[in-house]
Amino acid sequence: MKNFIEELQWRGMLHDSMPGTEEHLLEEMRSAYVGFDPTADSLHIGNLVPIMLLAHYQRCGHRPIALVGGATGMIGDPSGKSSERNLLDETTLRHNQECVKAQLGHFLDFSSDEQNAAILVNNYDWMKNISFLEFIRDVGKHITVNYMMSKDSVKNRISSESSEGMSFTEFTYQMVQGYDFLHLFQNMETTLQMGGSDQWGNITTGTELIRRIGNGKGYAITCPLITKSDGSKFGKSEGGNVWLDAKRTSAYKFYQYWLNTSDEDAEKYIKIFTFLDQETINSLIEEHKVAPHERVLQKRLGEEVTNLVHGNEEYEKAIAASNILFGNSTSDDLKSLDEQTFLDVFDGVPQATVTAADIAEGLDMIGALAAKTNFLKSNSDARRALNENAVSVNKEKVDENFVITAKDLIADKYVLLQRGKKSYFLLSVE
RNA sequence: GGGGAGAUACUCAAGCGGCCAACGAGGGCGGACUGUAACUCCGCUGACUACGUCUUCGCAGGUUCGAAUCCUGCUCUCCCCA
Repeated sequence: MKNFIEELQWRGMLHDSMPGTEEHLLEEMRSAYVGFDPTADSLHIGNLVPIMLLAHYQRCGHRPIALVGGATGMIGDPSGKSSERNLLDETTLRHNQECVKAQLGHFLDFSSDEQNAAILVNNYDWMKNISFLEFIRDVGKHITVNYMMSKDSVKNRISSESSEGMSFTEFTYQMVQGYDFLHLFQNMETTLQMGGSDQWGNITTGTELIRRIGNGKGYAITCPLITKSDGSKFGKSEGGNVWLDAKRTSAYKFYQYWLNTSDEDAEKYIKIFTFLDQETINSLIEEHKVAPHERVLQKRLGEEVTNLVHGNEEYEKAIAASNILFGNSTSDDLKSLDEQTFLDVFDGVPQATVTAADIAEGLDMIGALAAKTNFLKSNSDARRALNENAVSVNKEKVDENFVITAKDLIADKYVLLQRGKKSYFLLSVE
């Protein structure tokens, strides 16, 4: 049995644990669970930390259980929230659960014959049949309101004067989540719950229930909330959340997110989000310090995580796309791409169409940037960009007098426009 | 209820009869540099049929050759006294 706690410690993934947890885990194979909120039909990289907790857990020889919060998702966790949550209906939740399940399969081994194969459960399955009366009689009786009120998640909501208060529903959340732990303890020998450090309060309600009702002992491990060194929120890019689903965040953008992490964060993240061992990571860090501009850390981090989430084929494509967009690729390189690759690379770039006649006549730059396409918000904006020497056609800088004609078409129907280095626009001809 | 201050572009904030599409700062965007970074430097940042024209300074009227600037009314915000 590999020492899970030690593993978490050097990776910087241990925030807090209940006394005795380490010994408990070293004795024999144990089952632990982490809950996931099915609030969307995809997980995002913020969920990656608890996922990695489970994945490392399984690699240490223990049995990970992923709990999809169908029931708890209907209530809404008040932790860290300043206002009442919106509730989702059952159909949406069911759909989301299916999607989340598929994504977790990339990280956890659900199908092996080993004793520690991962298991997926949905708390809706056991919560749905419990009546309100049963619950308050059999479970509620054992926990005092005083105890519940002492939790930070509750205190913060009822004490802050600006808030609208807290509904009974949300107040009950910790009981429902705590009951999950009790249920898993009694039915699946689950003795450990893990989660982000904001979940500590909810988890201890669970261990309390296990002590009082289950006559047993439950353990808890929390991991730190992931931060970014510049203070912005982890897992957000300009486009919003960075999702694990390629339909929401393309593999290319996903890779780019990791590649763009700061040096300081990359050191932290590579420990958390990859399975690389300590020795490998240390030598990578050393290598990075010698030549920071090579960004070996960021590249390796991006490689590992993208491979894990999207697979090797998608990773290779992301690299290819990155080279075209940021490497020294020329107009000729662009024109040599076949249509499918070209579209893959520029997936998600704003597009507009112009007619073949426009091209035949020769399309002026104002028309291409604004008048006919609305890529930029006004003709003035387009003129400004041209004056700033910011506009490129097929990666070559052009001025206001440039006219797009048939010779500029890629794959006979596309023209790649750029304003500055980072904003691309794709013009296609019909 | 009484008294006072104010509302200006994405934000903060000057301007107080013509020289105002409106100082300055922040932000945003672009250029040089660079590691697809940080720092630094430079430029741009109302629109258009663009060396000119048009619409903007809480809203609606008015005075004037001419108003963001003066007058009247309205709406909203803040402060002080009761």
